[in-house]
Amino acid sequence: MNSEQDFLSAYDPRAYAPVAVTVDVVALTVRDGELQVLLIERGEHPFAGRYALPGGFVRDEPLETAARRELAEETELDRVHLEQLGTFGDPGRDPRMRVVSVAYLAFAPSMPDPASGGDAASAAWVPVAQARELAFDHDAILAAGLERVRAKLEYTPLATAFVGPEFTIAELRAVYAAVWGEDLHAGNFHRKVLSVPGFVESTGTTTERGGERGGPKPRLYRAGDARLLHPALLRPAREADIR
Amino acid sequence: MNSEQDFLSAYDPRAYAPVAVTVDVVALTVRDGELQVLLIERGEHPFAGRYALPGGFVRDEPLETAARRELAEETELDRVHLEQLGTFGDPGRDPRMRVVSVAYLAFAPSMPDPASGGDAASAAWVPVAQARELAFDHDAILAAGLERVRAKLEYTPLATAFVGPEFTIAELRAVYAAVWGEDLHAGNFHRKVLSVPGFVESTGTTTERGGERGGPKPRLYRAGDARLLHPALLRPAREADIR
DNA sequence: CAAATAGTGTCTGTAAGACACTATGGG
DNA sequence: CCCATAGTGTCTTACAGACACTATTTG
Repeated sequence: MNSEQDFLSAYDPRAYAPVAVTVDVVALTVRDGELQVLLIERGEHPFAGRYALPGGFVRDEPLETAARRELAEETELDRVHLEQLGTFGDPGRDPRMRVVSVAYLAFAPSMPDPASGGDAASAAWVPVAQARELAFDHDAILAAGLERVRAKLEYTPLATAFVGPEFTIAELRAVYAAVWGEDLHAGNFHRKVLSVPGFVESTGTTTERGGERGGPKPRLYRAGDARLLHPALLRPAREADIR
Repeated sequence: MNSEQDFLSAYDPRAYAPVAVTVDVVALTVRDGELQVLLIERGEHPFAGRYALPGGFVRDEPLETAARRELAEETELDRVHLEQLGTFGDPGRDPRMRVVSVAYLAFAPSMPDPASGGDAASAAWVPVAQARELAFDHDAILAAGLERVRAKLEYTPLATAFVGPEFTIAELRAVYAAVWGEDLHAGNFHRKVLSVPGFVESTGTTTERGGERGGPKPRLYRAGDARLLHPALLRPAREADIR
């Protein structure tokens, strides 16, 4: 077996330039009808006082484990859906040294505010519309996450990751409306969701009470076993997206 | 400004464990009606004699630049479509040390065989069906690339990256057939492609000759300005993919 | 001429969206 | 009683796929 030294020198000595590998997490939730992202206020330079995505160094562990660990450090989020988003490694994205960051995307049901104490003193859920001028290149990472989640709602049952284990069709519709930023026709949405095989399955029960402003008690559903929605729930095409 | 030392020690000393960052490239093309991938035969341990994806260390450059450089080292491929595929960094994926590899996906028109000489002595286009038991975790990386390209043909004009600057509808159909592994109905495909706004635009010309076994001279088209296909060219849903 | 392909016409089933309507329950 | 909401019915339009057919070119 070759030594590390042999390995590196056999290829390219410049590979010795130190590179740090980190994970950053774009954790999204829908609260108060808004899409929100989990941010940390930085206490130290660089970018002191600015908001940033939660993240940190990768240890001797798989990348996804590192992302899950960083997320757990800031919230009680557990068993959330987590997927790799992309890797950001431009030289200069961190002014101190070369840092290659693997970004992960997390989806969580509405949660209470992060415990304001301990490590996570400065963690907060922030509406994505207000999450601007983040530290490092986190604006770009967040933008990539938003693009991804908007697209995935179309052809996967991902929206169910934003609601509790039992939910109403209206709650599901609120997720779509918040993520896509546009209202959906209630009646057509209802029929569409129920017509896609495996998207949701009925629990046979209803909520205890109707809506706050009246109306019948809606039925409750669970996530079904579909991994892909077929046919998909396509949002209306915008000319600007296509060209 | 903090020193590098401060930066690292302020977070986690274990981050000092050396990590190498590499890029690997899944370069795909359609030749002889088959989807093929560019592979390198390894001369050294580990995995000596096995095929591997082309790749190498990231220098002081953006990640995509590194991928483009590695690709250029093995072929004359230039100006090809390149996109990030995913990052693979499980401990143990390289037996020598921790290596985090950012995988890129490249699409190229049919090309002559890689120059058999110089650095690229052992580079070859291999039909994806025969690309098995690759070095490291490259089977998984290739599988991710295939999944991605199959999906992207549906809703993007990516197929035009596999053909020359001018092409016939039949050539485009051959790309879909090779990537999806199933034949498409010629008549319906023809009408569908022409009906999607911005997918292809007519050159007003035809080929010099008809097909080898007869038939009219087909018209030639260029790639249009669409970034997304709307409506998409969906392949028939398979139950196994959905559940 | 025979065979294969390019390109078009037509029909059918499915799905999306617009609109309308009934029933239910909270304030 | 008023009103918002849950859920369903219906109609129109768009599109995918099956099938048929004509025109064109090569061997």
